[in-house]
Amino acid sequence: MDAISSLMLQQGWRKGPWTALEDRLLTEYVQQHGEGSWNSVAKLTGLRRSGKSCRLRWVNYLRPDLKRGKITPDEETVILQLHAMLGNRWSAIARCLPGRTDNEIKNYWRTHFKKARPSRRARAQLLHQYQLQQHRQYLQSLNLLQQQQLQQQQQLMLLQEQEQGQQSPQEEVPDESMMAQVAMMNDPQSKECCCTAVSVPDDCVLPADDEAIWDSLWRLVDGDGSCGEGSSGGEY
DNA sequence: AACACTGTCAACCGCGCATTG
DNA sequence: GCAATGCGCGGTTGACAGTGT
Repeated sequence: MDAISSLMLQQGWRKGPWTALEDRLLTEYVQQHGEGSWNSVAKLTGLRRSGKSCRLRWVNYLRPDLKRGKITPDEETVILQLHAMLGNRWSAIARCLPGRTDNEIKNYWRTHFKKARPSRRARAQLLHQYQLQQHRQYLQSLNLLQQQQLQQQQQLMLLQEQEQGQQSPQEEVPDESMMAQVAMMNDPQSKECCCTAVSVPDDCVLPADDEAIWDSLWRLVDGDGSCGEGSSGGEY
């Protein structure tokens, strides 16, 4: 217990849950004097609570404009977006959500998004799942690309047949986006990026200093909603 | 039924900034 | 310029309810 706390107890400051009577006294005080001057609440009302405690109680519980009840999906979206932009600046986030308090948003975030980081083994398995998913997506896009190329070849052959006998058959102009796709697929580095994942065994273990990598990955995996902590990196 | 575990939320704590004398 | 004071903020704790075993 620190010096201030022991002094408070010596002076008879109350701590812990607020009673209905205390709430009424505080509410009446704010109605008469407005918010602020929290340290004079005790003198003027007889409440044996510190100014800090009074302010907290008013801001987080007694304020008439507070919105009670569950956070709505819309509010959750706003919280996620703002947290991605602002980080743990709960008061700033709360200002964008009328009727919600920083404490409420902070609690909500911790409860719903900041899940405990899984064990190293679990993390390695999640990583493997993610990499497999990436590989699947790569194979799908490769398959699609091959189909598209086949169709183009068929169309080209058809055109050539039709134009047979004419002086100069038109030269095919490849689609730019397809060229880009082909370039990407043919790029050894990009292939490497997707394919190396396959060889990761189920029980693989991450290296000891993977924190930064994991934080980035965690955000990516978070995208499918299956797991994750949102975008608050480096807090563990 | 009893116990352990987990989620939720009100409240407290410590720190830093702004204001005041 | 500086110390004292008030206030706001983010992090943490602890009580309680709900759920699982």
